[in-house]
Amino acid sequence: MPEKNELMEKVVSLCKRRGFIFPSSEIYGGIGGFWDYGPLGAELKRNVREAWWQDMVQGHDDTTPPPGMPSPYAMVGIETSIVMHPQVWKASGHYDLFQDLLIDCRRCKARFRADQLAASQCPEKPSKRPGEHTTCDLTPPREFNLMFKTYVGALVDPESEAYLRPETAQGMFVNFRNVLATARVKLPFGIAQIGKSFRNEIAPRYFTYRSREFEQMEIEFFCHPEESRLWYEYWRDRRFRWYVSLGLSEERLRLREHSPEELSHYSCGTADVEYAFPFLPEGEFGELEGIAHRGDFDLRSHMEGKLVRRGDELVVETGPDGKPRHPGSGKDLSYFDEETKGRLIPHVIEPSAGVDRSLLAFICEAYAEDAVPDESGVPQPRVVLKLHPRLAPVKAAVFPLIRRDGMPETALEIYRELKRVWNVAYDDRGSIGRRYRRQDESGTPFCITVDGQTQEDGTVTVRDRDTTVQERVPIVELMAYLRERLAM
RNA sequence: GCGGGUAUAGCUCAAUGGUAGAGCCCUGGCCUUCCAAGCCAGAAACGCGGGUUCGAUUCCCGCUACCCGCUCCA
Repeated sequence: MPEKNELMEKVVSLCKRRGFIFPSSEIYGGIGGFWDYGPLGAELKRNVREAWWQDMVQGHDDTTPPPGMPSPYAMVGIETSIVMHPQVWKASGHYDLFQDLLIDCRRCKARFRADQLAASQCPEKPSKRPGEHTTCDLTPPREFNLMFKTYVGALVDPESEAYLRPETAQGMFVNFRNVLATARVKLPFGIAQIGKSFRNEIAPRYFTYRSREFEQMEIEFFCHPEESRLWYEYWRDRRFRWYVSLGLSEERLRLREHSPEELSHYSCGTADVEYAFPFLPEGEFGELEGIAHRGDFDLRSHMEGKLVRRGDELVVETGPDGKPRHPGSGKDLSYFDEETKGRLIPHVIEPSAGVDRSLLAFICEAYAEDAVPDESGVPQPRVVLKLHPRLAPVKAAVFPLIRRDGMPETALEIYRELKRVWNVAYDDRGSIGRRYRRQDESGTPFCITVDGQTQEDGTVTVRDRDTTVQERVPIVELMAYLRERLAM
């Protein structure tokens, strides 16, 4: 296998060459932090999303919990708008955190909030404030706005300002009552969503890893406060195993609990699922998903208004007039518990995963270089994407060994039959060896070849991507053969 | 956002102050009975904008993108 740095270059090159990922707007020079998915990338990405939706939502059995699940629960999916009422982001706390005026020191590289400059220290001379030490070289206050701003309606004025969502999560919180009222769910239950989010990252970096437009797969799981710790641990462990089940090796994966200092002001427990991406220094990991215990922070925020921590409590932040600085909806988002006949504000466990980051990890993990013996038995190098069959963009390719003697006709019949169920490819160009290699680079798990024997006994060869081993399979059994091995 | 580097074909690279070559890939044809075969033909590039110059892909400046450090990451 190639060395780490080299590996990433090869992965990026393969992504471009085979049509997985392109720079956005490339013919105009590209635009930083945005990427396009090509024909194979779009299929791969759909498969990542669908694997998640299948495993977390559609395939969830709310009547019989498997071992390890604290209790049965319901799971429903929603899809909410990217542009939401601006008050959502004020109550959630995003607005204030994103609107900072910041001052940088060109010398010591420190960064200060403009409104807190008087309370800050110069890192090189802690007895003085930034700018007071002789070597300080401060920039003017500059506005950092990490949320994309837009205008609703054609009229451009401050009244019509809105934002592209920086996370999908708020869509679930603001629809908590709607789901409760319509989906016949009771605690505990989860709301799931997959969708695009946008953050004006200061430094997009590492290929698609830190993009300004990205896609999230998020669950907001609502439960009784006294059960929330149990559910937090359940989701943390389950989400880790999900990545393993789709092929990420446990050696490159890590489940990391945040230290108390690292926790957000509202969180009483957060763990990240992290992957040792090849572009990171040895020993460092990058986040794929965060599983956060958010307590009742979100529902309370949307009831009462933006919350801040005071001691051990979260209280509504007030303005100079004593009223909430950023009021909530004022709607009652509490839950009526039929058993205790009392109302409570559910706690929330939030497994929040990145589609693009997972996809990148799956590709990095799958990239392999090995050797396959040629017709003389001499090992020849090959590049192969050993993607999990559920993720592979193309599930199988069908070839006629040669372009005559009825082989193309038979191969096309098989191709059309399989095409009704899976994304399959047909290829009759070039030597058979080259066609196998092409599919290897695309990550296609199986290649089906019609040869001279097919006419005699109705069998074809099926070649396994990872082992290159072939076996003869009757055409009539192909569908069942693939169904079993594609695990779908 | 700061500092450094890079930018030539889809990919990997080369050459050049007088408008660019190769390998792989790709397309068409011939040939081909299982792991990158061969032959013929073909398509395809100097990131963008200025400046210097008779002439710039080449030298200079700016921009953009990517890479490497730092910073940031609700």
